[in-house]
Amino acid sequence: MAGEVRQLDERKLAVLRAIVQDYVGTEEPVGSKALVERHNLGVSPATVRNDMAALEEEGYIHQPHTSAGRIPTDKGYRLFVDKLAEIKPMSAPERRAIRHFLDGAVDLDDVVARTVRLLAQLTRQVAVVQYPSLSRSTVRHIELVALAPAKVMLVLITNTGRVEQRMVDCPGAVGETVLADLRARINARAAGRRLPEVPGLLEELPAHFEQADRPTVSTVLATLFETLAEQNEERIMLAGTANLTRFGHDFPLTIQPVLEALEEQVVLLRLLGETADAAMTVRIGRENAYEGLNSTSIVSVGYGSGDESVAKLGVIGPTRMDYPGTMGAVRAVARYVGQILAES
Amino acid sequence: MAGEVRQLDERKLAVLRAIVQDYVGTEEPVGSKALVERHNLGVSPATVRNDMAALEEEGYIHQPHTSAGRIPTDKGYRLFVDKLAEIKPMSAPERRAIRHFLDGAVDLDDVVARTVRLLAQLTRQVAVVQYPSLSRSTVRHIELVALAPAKVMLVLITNTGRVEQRMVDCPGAVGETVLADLRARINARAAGRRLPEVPGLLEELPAHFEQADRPTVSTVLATLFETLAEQNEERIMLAGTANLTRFGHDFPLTIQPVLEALEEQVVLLRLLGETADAAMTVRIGRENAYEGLNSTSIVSVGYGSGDESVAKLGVIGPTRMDYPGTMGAVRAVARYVGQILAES
DNA sequence: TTTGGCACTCGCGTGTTCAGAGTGCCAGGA
DNA sequence: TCCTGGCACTCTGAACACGCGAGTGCCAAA
Repeated sequence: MAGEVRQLDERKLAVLRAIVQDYVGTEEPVGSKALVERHNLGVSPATVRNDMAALEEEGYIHQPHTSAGRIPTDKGYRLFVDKLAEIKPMSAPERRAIRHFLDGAVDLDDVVARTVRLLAQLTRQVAVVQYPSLSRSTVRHIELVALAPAKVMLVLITNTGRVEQRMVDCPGAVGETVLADLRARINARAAGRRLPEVPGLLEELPAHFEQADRPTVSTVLATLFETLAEQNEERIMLAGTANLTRFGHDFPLTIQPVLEALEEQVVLLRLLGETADAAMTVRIGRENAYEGLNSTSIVSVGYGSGDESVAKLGVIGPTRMDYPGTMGAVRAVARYVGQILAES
Repeated sequence: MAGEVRQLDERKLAVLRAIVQDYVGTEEPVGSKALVERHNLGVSPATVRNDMAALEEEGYIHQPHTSAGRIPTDKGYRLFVDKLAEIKPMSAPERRAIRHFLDGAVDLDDVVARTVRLLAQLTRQVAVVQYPSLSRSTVRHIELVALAPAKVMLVLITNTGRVEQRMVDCPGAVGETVLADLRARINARAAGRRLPEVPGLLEELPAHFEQADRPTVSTVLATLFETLAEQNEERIMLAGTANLTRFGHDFPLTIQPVLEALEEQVVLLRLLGETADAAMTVRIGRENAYEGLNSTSIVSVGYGSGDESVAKLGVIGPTRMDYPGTMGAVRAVARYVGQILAES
């Protein structure tokens, strides 16, 4: 009557929290007696049992079989993450260690590689880091190099340090002066702009050239636009697969589909893509679209060189994971990577 | 007396061959009776038992426990690979499929990615492909781009399609004419040469420039030499980790160290490094230096764009693997990759 | 040298038992 | 109305016994 229907009272929530914490720690179904012993709930096991029955009724926990303890369901973890847990901040020494480890990086590849390893180590789970995406980056410089009379190399450098190169086969020989002119015009217009904006800014470029050179100019521009648009080519780096061995008891069954999913960059990219940009996203068990990852949870967040995110990173582990700790680590690492990128 | 001591007669070898084949197929210790049933050895089980006893005496096979069948030892597999097995050539349709699959590649990354996936699929094991190493490649082109008054980007393109770029912070502003001159001189001397030769060819370059420009020239050259020498930065691509789940029964114990090893690029690079250049190398179980891979075998071979190898590729699987088939696949894939690289 | 026969060993699957953990329910008490 | 102690019940997992069958080693005969 008063308040919401199906409202769980304080103590029941405390019981759920305790169950999650214990189960994550021990990996074993937790019973009423053990619960009151470890957490001082101030009530007797019998009372806890009643609460547990209610929680089970609501679908937050369940028993693997009669006369076993309870384990949280996906829905239980969800409630835990949303209402019962606080992100656990990293300790000062941990933060220093992160900082120090990432500071040693020399180029973008190295930043990503270090980040992913660090994250895997901190969380003792599988870490995933997406390379800064092209579409959010801005152009630092575009270079054209004549390699052969009718062959031009196109190099695109972004503010995130990413470098893309493409070969362009031109319809005819390309004069050095034309190339220099084209290079200058492109950079004058494109430098500092977001990648997706660039095609619009360069559209009218061919008109500035002699009739004879226009085919070449158009070909080069076409390749450039292609490169700019090529979001598919987004790369991902993985680490910590060995941590999968700590997954569970029913081993090969659980781990195989996970390993398969991890090999499919497409799957991983889609997973990360579902992350909200700024806020941390937690997808628990079956909330996850991909079937093979039904018994895993994914904690992910965007990171960026400035205020806004240019890519995502995250951690994949068993649903039974230490959410507060994992979320803390993910958040901290994302922040520091952002700083590093902004500095470089 | 006649012939070598410890010489095994023909039939014993046939028995060993049969044991290896059966065990690889069934994953179960193979007994004398099953053996004569499946292979028509033309002798009775009792005879086979005698031979088995002899083989065990010599250390080629062993029993997990009394009253179980025999399984080959590392030494047994070694003999099998060296004397008893022939590399199984790929069938014509398989060869066509390989060809077709690799032909679709658009750049070096793509070639390597396709190769590694293909190899994993063909052998149903973990595949490893090393990127063409810099030291064996030749220079196709070296480009210098002024990004800022005192900031130059250096791009190195090799004949294997690999592209390396570095930023160079120069001691002072760099004139465009100086840069063009330097670019021309570098390419005139270095194009087509092996990477390790290049430093020798460019040593006297600073002498051709004005006194004022020499620090800049030297700085650029220093970075170039560094890039040329940076063999450490050799990269590797992996695929097929999910195939590890078919490893064995004592699962987590075996798989964990393997996953750990696979995460260490250094370990993998060293493993591949031990491969003889041209010939196919097979390292079986404990022959392997790295402890975590003691229960795995590695089949590897060099591949190259011309006659000589520029990098290695291979397959990692349980010692109990189909050696003839695996070796056939590895050889075929290496050949076709070589062709693709030569064409591009 | 091969072969059939035979006794022996040992792992594995099955069945049974038993203790312990955990539950649900009920009746009494605050 | 809610909490609590008590009690009967359920079920798992470990321990143990047992028998089957696969496989072996050895020996004597061909």
